[in-house]
Amino acid sequence: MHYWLIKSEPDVFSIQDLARAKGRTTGWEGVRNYQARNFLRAMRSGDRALFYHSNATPSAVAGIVEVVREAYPDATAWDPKSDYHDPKAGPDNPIWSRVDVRLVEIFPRELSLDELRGIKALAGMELLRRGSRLSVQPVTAAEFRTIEKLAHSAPRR
DNA sequence: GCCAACGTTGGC
DNA sequence: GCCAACGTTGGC
Repeated sequence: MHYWLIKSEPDVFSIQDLARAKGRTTGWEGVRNYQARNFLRAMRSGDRALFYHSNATPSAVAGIVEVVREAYPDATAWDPKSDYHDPKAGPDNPIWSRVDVRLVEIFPRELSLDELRGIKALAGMELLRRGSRLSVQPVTAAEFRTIEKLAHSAPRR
């Protein structure tokens, strides 16, 4: 079992949108970065991912999802009407992949970037690196557990 | 293969 | 809205 973090702008697709989706499941489409795509392809069914709200107020980890379908072609890439259209992609040359994820839980409280930066055990997280833009990234089991525990405990003061 | 120009991400 | 950081493109 591996752990991941996936980013979404809540204005585009939030964890609340996922809670309302059919089967609380969605195709994680629109990833257009090779490194992020390769991480998508490395995901296995049952893997868990932190759901991160980027470009939010505040940006924060909002909950947990589970991979329920491993990588398959992202058909939005060859849909000219899609925001994620890539003219180089086609059914015979998909280029981009998506996975399906199902909501596991929305945290009782969000963990803002600011709060996460204050946690020693998370000092090495990719998310907290200056200039980090990767929209799909691996997370260690220890980091994942630290965040899960933090989300279920009272805020520090 | 180098690298400048350009586009995008995402915190603030 | 600003802008730093980063990825991609394309001329050479």
